[in-house]
Amino acid sequence: MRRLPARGLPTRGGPPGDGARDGMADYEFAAFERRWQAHWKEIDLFRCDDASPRPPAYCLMMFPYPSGDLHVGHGRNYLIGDTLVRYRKMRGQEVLSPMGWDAFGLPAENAAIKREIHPAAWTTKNIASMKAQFDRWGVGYDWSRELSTCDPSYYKWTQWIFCRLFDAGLVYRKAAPVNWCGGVCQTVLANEQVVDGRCERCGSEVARKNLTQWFVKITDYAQRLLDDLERLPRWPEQVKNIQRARIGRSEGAIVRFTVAETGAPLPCFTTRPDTLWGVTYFSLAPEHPLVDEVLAAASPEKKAELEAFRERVRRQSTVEREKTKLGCATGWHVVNPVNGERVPLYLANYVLMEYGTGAVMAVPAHDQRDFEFARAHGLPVRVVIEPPGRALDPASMKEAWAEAGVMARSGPFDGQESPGVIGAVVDWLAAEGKGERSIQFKLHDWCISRQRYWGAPIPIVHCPACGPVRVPTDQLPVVLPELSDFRPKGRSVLEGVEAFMATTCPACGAAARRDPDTLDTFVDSAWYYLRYPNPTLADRPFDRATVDRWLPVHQYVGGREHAAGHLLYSRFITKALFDLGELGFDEPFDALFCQGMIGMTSFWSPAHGWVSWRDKVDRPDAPVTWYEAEGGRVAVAAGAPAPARAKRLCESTAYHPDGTPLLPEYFKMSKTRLNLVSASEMGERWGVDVQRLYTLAVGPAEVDAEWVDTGVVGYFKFLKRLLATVAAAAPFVRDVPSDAAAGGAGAPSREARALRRKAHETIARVTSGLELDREGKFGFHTAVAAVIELEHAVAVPAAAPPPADLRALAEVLDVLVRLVAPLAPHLAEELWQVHLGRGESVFRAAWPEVDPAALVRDEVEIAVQIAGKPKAKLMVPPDADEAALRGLVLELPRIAEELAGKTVRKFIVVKKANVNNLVNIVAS
RNA sequence: GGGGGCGUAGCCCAACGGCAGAGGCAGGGGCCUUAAAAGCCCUCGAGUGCGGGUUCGAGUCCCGCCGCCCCCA
Repeated sequence: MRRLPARGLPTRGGPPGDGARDGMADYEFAAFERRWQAHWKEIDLFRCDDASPRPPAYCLMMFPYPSGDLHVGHGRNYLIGDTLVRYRKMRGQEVLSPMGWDAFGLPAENAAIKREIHPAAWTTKNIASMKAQFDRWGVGYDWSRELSTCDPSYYKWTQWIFCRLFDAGLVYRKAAPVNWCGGVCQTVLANEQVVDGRCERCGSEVARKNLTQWFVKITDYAQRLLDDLERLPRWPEQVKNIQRARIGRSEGAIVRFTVAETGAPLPCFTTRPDTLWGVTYFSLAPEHPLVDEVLAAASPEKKAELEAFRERVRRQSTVEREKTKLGCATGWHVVNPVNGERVPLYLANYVLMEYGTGAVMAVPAHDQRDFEFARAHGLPVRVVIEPPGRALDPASMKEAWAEAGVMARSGPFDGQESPGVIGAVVDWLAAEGKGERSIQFKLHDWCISRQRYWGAPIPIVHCPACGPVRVPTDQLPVVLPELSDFRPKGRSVLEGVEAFMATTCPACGAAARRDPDTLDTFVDSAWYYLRYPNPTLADRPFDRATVDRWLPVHQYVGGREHAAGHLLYSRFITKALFDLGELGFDEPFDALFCQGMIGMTSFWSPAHGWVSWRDKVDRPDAPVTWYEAEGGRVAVAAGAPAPARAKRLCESTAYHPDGTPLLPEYFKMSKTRLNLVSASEMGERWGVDVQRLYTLAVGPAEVDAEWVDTGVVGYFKFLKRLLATVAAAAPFVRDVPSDAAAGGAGAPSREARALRRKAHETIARVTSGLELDREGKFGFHTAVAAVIELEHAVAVPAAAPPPADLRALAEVLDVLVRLVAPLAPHLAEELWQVHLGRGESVFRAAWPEVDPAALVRDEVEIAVQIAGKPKAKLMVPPDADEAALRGLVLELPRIAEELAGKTVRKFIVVKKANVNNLVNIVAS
């Protein structure tokens, strides 16, 4: 194959000498990237026409929280989305590609408190800078549909949705605990703001405080949310599993235990009623209300012990609670209804009040956690499920037997097969009045009250006479009042705004108070995709006919971290609105793709802390080995002895400019670790097409990837070469019809046919990379490799080739540029319009189609194996039959030699796409 | 505690159960020296973490280990 000669390229109409420089066409990305971005804006390329007869394609990328600066890690979401948008346009679809802002939320309020900027001003500023960043990335949106959740014209309809749910009986109030920082913050904290039981900001101890809050009955939809996952084949299995786990359906029975000391009922949920006869103790969550009764009756010593235990558990995080197995005997007992036995009652840290009834029957023989707890506390183990073919000895058992077996010591059920018998046990419990069938979900109702300022006010008025009354639709939105001091002073921020709080009851007209809370921002984002198709509608949140035409979203792209939150709430809201007759579909997103995160190596040393990758220097001549030793992390020269009792971490050649070795560690990009690569520094240095290409090529899009700062250079070289190749070849083909059909006239050379075949193979590869495959994956990285490969195959002719070859070249260049277009749109547009001289945007050109005739080969190379080991290669006709192959293969000297004296037992011919690919011979 | 993923060349990664190599980085050689550190061409390079199994054939499927990573409460 050739390579472009460095100079002296022939160009049309000019002397080889001076024209050469024109032919080389410098890769001046800074100039043409801006130029094409302006052009796309000018021709309104991404404007979506509702009236278009083209088939609709709704491509949606999760809208961001406007936090300010974007780094290349954020880029993955938007660049993948934009690639798909441009591809679908070229496929002839009318693409809806909107963008907006999830603009309510804590960071804006925190900025307001810290820097005395109004949250709205802070948000507006960030939106402007992020929008500019999107423009610089060249990602295309229909900005006429832009929305912002903090805009009253949007949150009016968020409040409307609250009202619809309220009217439908899906909203209710109850007291629920919140994390309360009683220190300087004087406010409610989100779970993620609580670190080790302390306020992340001021370090004060966090208390639990009960507040009356609004809840949405998502649990009414638990079963449907679970069942309908089956109807989402184009969702990642992993995300569906996360949702299944979050919904947490379990089938079993509620069993009516009683407290021995008082006779009070103590119902308990279990999924294993077949093990009821093996219960040897009983556990309660330390928060269980019964514990107060126990305390009241306890001796002073016991009381002190129990209170100390409660306090200890209270300080534990949920993670710690589930990992450690702490318990404390209460001295009380519980009566097992199936056999009347009294078993001791314990408090156990791993029993959580939020799940089931906060009370757990314990069967050490058949539950591993109960087993470990029983061994630790010297409690009896009683086997009631015998494993097949052997007997368990409670005294010597090393672990619980949780598998199938035969019931024993279980009264009426002795000899029955478990788990098949569980249904019968439940029926028996019900008939005996000792329990009943029950299905429990881990999913809780959705608490939507937030005691914060920067959110949509909850449209409720509290009237002394009428109680909570929802605000009539014609009085929406309830506008968030202006405020100058955002510091929390006890409860909800809005409670201090008298002009906001004082109102009249919509029902009776009496003086009343507004609800001081704002809506969880997940409510804002649970319906935004319904607004984009009709963003300016003034009298309704959306028009049913319009959304029914555009939704479900054809392709949703976003991060996996939203699997359990946003995606579940959105599915719920869609179903609720469907039930209320507002929508004609009950799942919002037909296909979902979750891109992996981008991380980067961070550098650290004991002396400097985190050091930016920009400041590190590499010294391959002086490698060090890092150890985790008792005194901390240390580096020693490679080969030198390791410190005592140290764990080897890694080897490294990274140094601080002052000569200190640096420890490399991979993390997702974050400010504190100084491992960010800002999108703008990337764009300025390499151009955004390079960033786009690298982001797409860095690895499978659904897998986390590492950003290697030296890795981009290869894609820069490729784009530069592509420009040079197309610019040099274009003059030959400018006026040549690129019509594939015309390629039949005349006889293209062997090389031209091979090139054409390569081009059509590449069409197939790139196309399949830009479509979701059976496993729900895209192949952007292999698509990039394929176009690089095609560029390698294009030889720039030294002189005008014969017409048939010229037509082939014209077609291949045309195909190459179209295939590159969704991946590196700016350069592709430059090549298409300037170098190939096309009059209109490449994104208004059609995606190339594979010509099956171009793929045909005269002969193919097959591999010849003996017993699966490759032995020889052979050129054969692509469709040769087995008899013909057998003749050819067995004549090969190498094969004849190997098979000498042996009998061929099997002759296996493997075809790939109906073309001979390999033969495997088994002989003995 | 539960769930998920990944181990292929010095590195990032390809490979419908069918010849381990598409692409990029780095290394080596050469060209160019009005692209020296973002130029061009060529090239070297692993038998797929370990141990079993299924198969005519296993990087791929199954079982058991080892190592790394992520997510959830």
